[in-house]
Amino acid sequence: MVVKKVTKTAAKTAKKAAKPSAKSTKPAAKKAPQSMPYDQGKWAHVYTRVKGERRYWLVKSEPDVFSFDDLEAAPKRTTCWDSVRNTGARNFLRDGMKLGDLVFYYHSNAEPSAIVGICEVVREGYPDHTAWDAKHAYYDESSDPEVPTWFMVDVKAVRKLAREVTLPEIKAEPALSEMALVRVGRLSVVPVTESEWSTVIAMSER
DNA sequence: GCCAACGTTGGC
DNA sequence: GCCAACGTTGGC
Repeated sequence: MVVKKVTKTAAKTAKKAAKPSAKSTKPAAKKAPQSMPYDQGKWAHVYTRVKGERRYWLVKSEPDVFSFDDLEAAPKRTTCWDSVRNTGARNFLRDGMKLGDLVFYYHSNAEPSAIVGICEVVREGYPDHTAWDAKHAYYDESSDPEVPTWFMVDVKAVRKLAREVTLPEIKAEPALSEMALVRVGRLSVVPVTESEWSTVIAMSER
C-alpha cells in the first residue's frame, strides 16, 4: 500500500525536522524488538485477554495533519497508522491491538483537543515500511527490514461521536481520572479501559 | 549501569 | 512560544 500522506501526529514535526538537516535527527532503536510476553511492567494487563474479549485504545493525530474527517474520506475509510517511533506505542501497535478492537480518535494540538470519533482495528500489527524508506520523514536508518523495529496497524473509521469530548471535560470527569490519555503524556497510542470507553461514549451523547 | 544532555510530545 | 514530562543517547 502506498502512503502518500505523511501521517499522524508525527508528521508535522517530522517535516520541520527533516528540512534543516535531512538526516541528523534520527532517534531510534538499535535493539531488536522486544518479544512477548509482557508479563511484567505497568502495561502487562493490556496484552492479555480472555477469549473473544474486545479491548479499547486511543490514537492521537493532529487534525491539520490527518483528521478524523480525513480518515472518513480515505479509501475504504481506512489507513495504516504509520510513523510511530516510540517503543511503548510500538508495543501496543505490534502486540496489543487485535482485530475488532475499538479505538478512540483523538485530535491533539487542536482547538480544542478532543476525542472526536471511533475507529476499528482492521489489520493487526505489521512492519511499518516507512521506517526503511530513506525519503520518508521518519526514516530510521538503524531499522532492518529483516528484523523490523517499528510496526503499524490499519484502522477503519466507524463513526464520528455525536459530540466531541474535549480534554478539559475528560480531566473534569472523576471516572476518567486514571485515563492513560491524561496520566501518560506524549504517547500517541494508549490503552482505554472498558469503563473509560463507556464513560466517554455516554458523555458524547449528552 | 548511572546520569546529564538532548529531543519530542503536546498542553497551556 | 514556553515548558513539563519523559524517552533515548552516550560518556564515563
